Amino acid sequence: MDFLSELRSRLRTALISMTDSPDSFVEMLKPAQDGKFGDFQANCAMPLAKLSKRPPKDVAAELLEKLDVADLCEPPEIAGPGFINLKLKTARLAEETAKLSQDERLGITRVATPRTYIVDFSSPNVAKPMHVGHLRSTVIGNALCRVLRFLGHQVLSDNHVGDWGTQFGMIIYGYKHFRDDAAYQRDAVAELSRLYRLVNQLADYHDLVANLPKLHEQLPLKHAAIAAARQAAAAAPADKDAARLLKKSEQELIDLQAEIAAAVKKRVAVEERPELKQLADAHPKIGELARRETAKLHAGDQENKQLWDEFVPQCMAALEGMYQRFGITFDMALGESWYNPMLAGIVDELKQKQLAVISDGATCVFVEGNTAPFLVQKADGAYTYATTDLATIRHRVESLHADACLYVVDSRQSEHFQLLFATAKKFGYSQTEFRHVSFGTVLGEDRRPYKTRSGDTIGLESLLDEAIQNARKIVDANSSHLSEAERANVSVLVGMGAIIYVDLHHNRDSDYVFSWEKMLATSGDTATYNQYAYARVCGILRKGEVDAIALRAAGHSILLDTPAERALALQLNRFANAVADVAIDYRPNLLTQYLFETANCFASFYNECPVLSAEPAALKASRLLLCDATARVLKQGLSLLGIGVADQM
RNA sequence: GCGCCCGUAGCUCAGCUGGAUAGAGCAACGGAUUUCUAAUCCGUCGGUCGGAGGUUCGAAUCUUCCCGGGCGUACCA
Repeated sequence: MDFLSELRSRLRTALISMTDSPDSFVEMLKPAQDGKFGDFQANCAMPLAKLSKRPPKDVAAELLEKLDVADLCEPPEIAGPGFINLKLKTARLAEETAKLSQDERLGITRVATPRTYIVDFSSPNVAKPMHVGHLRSTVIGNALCRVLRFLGHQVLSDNHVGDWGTQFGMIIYGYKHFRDDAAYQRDAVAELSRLYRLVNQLADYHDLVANLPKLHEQLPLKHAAIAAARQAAAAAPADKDAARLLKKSEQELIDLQAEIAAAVKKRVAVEERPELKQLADAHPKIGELARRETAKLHAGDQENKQLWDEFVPQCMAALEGMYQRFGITFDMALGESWYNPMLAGIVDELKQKQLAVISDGATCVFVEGNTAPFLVQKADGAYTYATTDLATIRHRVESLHADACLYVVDSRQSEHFQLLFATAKKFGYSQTEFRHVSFGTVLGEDRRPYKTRSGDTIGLESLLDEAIQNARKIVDANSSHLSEAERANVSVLVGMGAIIYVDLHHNRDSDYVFSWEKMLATSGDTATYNQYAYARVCGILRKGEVDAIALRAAGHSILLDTPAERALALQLNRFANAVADVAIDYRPNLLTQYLFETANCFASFYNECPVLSAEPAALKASRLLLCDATARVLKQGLSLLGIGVADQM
């Protein structure tokens, strides 16, 4: 039973005669933060007392008179300034745990009013190989889909792939000029990706060669600015603005020098390789020409469209392989290209409704409170992702009847989504919940964000491979009792689990530092710890030759005489609440936290409470039931995160 | 310049619709195995919650300012 929800509901009833708005007070009933305060604590007497200007303890006492929890709890206690401490009756907890152990859904009821969710996640550029930066969206989006679905909502996952952008011009240009046919035959996607990088590098090269002199010209200006600022600061030592200006000028110089250094490095990278330099010299206008290929594609050029038709399915198939490794299937993958036919109509309509205006030749929607425009059509007539995203919203609302659209996208795009949602609202889509489920950046060990185009990002494929290889070493060291095939299987589960779990266990808002050490750790708060706990439960059931179905059906009682058993039982009953919490603000880390605590409760139980040798038979049966329920909670919970388990490891 | 986000233990992070002595993991140190997997458990050490003021009975949480960092900011997506 979800005791927290039940107690809150009882509290609400008690509060009705004491306040008009019980909601916020009901929320103040929480799991106790310390075991000595009982199992739950209600903190609402103090703020209520403030409103009525009465002593908090009097309010708490009045609340207790009205609070009917006698069937659930020991007599509540008032402590400190007016905290109400609740402790469940162990007999009732045992009863509810027995019920839980027989419930197929482990106490998680389906929501009364299911909504239709569109979850937009992963969304890579099909022309480029996926890298670490794609991990979070993929993993968080998948977890949210699974959780929402399990709660009974209708969920449509959508991979909004980038299949229509400027990168295709680069690939087409590269294909026309630089392709290696043999390589293309062997592995088309790898060759396309090489071509993309090559064209990008050459275009960059010409840009920076053109730009470097300008950067150098700025150097003396920056020096002069610093000198001036230094003088001003010296003249007025107390002037904070002057000091700040000096600091800023110095920083600008450092930034400029870094920019120059980076540019020089890139230039050298091309010039020190004669074959690259030769290509660069032979294609001086490569950037512009690549853009022109994109424009031709968009304009319906036959040759380019044909190439695009040839490339995209191969790219999608390659992505598919990646998603299989994560166990992800999308309900749809409607990329940018799919919305292309609707873009002109969107812009027309925006103009008709007088939402969009022409500014500097571009068609823009201006949203109050934002200086940046929402740019739906460029001066050259091309549409932007703003336009595509509006078309996407139209489809999701009008054809898919979405109640909520979640965008699992990097927090750096928050401004875009703010504008998008505001524009959608103006457009008339005001009944739908739009939510940017944003997440922080994956940082390098130097605490600098990974730069997409710096060239040395870690490919996702190799990341997964390395995690699995590493897991294999650990499995080999620990699991001589497993067969070769079993070890291979466990290595995949452990390696993939490690990566997924590390990502999900962070609050999604935070940036986090990518480190191999953490990615591959198997102790502490990790997927492996949870998987291992699961395997240990399975070990007990296996060794005891327990038929789980029969065990559940037998109707044994649960006995909770030791602290470890009681704590585990209480924890198992919290499962429903933990899963529901994930859906409130789309935070999977709440579930990893819950699962770790559960596995931890089990490990303590495992240490202190023998199962198979327990006497009498009723105690053994009770402990077996606890084991079985724990295993199912762990397996189900991990599965909601996209992480698998093995019976033995 | 403007906007958004962040600063919590040596490290990586929870906690942030205000609530009792601020929690984990890692690292360090010390214990636990005749018993179901030690990929484990138990314990110890470790914090002016960036700084200062304000609101409050009560602030890591709300507010103002300051310091430090990240990101975004009109034709890339």
